[in-house]
Amino acid sequence: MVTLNDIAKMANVSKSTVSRYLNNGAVSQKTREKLDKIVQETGYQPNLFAQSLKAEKTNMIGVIIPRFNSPSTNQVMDGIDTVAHEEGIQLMIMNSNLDIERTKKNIKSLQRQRVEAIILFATAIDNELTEQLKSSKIPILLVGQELKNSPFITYQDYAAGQLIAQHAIDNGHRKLLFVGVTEEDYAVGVLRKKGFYDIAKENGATVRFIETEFSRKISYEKALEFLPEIEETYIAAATDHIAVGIFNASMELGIKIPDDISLSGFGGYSVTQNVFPHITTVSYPFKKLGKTAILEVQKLINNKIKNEDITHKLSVELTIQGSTRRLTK
Amino acid sequence: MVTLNDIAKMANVSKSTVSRYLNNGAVSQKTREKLDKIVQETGYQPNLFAQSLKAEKTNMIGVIIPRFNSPSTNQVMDGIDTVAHEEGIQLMIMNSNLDIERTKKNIKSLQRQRVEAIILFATAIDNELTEQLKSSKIPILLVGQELKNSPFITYQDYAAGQLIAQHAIDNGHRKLLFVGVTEEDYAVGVLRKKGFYDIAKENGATVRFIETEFSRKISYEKALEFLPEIEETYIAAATDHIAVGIFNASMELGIKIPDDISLSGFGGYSVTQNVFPHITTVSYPFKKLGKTAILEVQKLINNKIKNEDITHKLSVELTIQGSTRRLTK
DNA sequence: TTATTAAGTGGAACCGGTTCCTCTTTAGTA
DNA sequence: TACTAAAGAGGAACCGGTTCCACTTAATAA
Repeated sequence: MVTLNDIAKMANVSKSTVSRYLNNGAVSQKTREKLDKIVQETGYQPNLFAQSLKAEKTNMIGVIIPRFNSPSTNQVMDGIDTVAHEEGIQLMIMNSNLDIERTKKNIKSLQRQRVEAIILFATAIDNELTEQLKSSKIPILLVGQELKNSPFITYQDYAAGQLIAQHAIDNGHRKLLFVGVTEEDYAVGVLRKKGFYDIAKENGATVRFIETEFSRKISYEKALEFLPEIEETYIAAATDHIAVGIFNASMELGIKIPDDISLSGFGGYSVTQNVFPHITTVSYPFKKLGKTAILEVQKLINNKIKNEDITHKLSVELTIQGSTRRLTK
Repeated sequence: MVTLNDIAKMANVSKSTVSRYLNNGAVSQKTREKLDKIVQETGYQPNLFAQSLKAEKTNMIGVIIPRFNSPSTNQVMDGIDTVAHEEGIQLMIMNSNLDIERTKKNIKSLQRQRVEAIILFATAIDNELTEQLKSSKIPILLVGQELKNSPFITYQDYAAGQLIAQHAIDNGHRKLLFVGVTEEDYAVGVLRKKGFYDIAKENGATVRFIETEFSRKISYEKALEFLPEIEETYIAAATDHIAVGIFNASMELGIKIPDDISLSGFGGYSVTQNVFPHITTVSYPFKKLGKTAILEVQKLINNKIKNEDITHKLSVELTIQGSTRRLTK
């Protein structure tokens, strides 16, 4: 690989002249032309490591994603990337694969790479990870989950749960089934459920809970079990993928949606548009979250704002589609 | 940020001793204990840039993806990441956003970062990019497209087109519509179409072509236009997303699939499972492609294999589902 | 013509590590 | 006890850039 030193020797000038040529530009016409030619011919590219080492600045932001094939994450990434590209920031993307130990390793690895901040899509959070977040010298912004004393940006998951419950109530449903996930995931497993439950109870509805997993396939299999004996008239699935799994199972069992049962999800993934009827859901501002995250993280980097001041909860919106209907006694 | 030098001063030893402590280990028990404590307390992490600069090795592979929200790309990424994680390779992921100029910049940027190889998901390829690929000092492996004299890994797109056409023919269809994309995309726009066309012609079928875009929404709108006047009995969409767009439009127009028209896609995305009936498609081995790509690229890095020897075309498989049916006169 | 200033250039130090070489100290062997 | 070998530690060079400083040369003003 050709280096700045090589260029200098070829041109019979000093390193500093070449460096100046590449940057500021206090270089004579003659020297400039000579260097133009050599750089062109050799295809010289400055070593970013050497530059960053000296500059003590990398202009990189690390992003830890939970997995590659999550549609919501990818939309958030789209938002992050849009801003990063505009601002000339380099992203260092790592995959935790939903593994908390791998998440911890990723954080260390990003610190070694001297990224200026980390945007972390966390799912589960344990004590060790909390400790790692607190003691980090570089800002770590949590996304999609909230954590006390840490900067975070998430969605109004509690309100989302309320919205769906209110929708069910408004349509006359009083026997409700909530198909959720583990409480280890605070946003999805706890908040959505709690918002839903609170509104349901206020209105005197009964709520039954079933726990499943995020996977559409597993939810589908689970639904094949519980659907035949269902007594409720409304199913609130904790995510759109779970909703689609349940939808598929009901198609298979000959249960008509929304005639026999109303069904809704959370998220607003495009998949809710691909089934017929489309699935009622709560639309989440994924891309906006991504944009907000990277803008806020820049404030943290520049010390313009304190950690504790970043606690955004982005608002969500009910999207009523054909999978839910008014209960006609 | 605490450096090796800081540690050395705190411990009253030289840099080299600290370095040895961190690596080989020819260090006395006493010194070791002293350093253990200091490193622990300071949370010291070696600067990866400084290490790489000296080592002249980064252990990084660059990946240029076309966009973040492409399901097929994400599955390939999953494959790449799986192997990368096993082998302790760091991925540097960049997004070209389907922009050829941005692709070129990404390549330069990765070269400056001294990645050891690049895996490039290219869509369109122009002369300048071809030139950039040829003159690159580090290996660049093309994925999903083929290019003469460059290493590439792709799918058997021509065979995929043949498979679908044969399926249509076997089911008695003789009036076929192929809904494709621009020929700038060689794999999707040319090969699939050509494979389809060749088999159709061999069997005396008529083929009409319509060009659309990759987007489901645009395909949906286009389908709203052409579906009402359609005379063909079989529609082959060039991707599953396009197929879903057409499917949505036909639902809207009251056209029954497969009763009125048979419809198929290419890809094998999960979305084909979410509509009813499921959509017949050709399943592509996305994850396998990713794994193969990173394994092959390592061979290139180690000079174990020449550029020209990497020309894999992974085999594909017909997945017959409910959206296509035998034509009963 | 002489003094002043600006432009152009080279030398050296530095960023944070690794590694080779040399020197000292300690342990082991005869 | 004297000699040799191995272990432990420090110094310095190096990786590939950037930047400060000092010096030379040419251009401008007095």
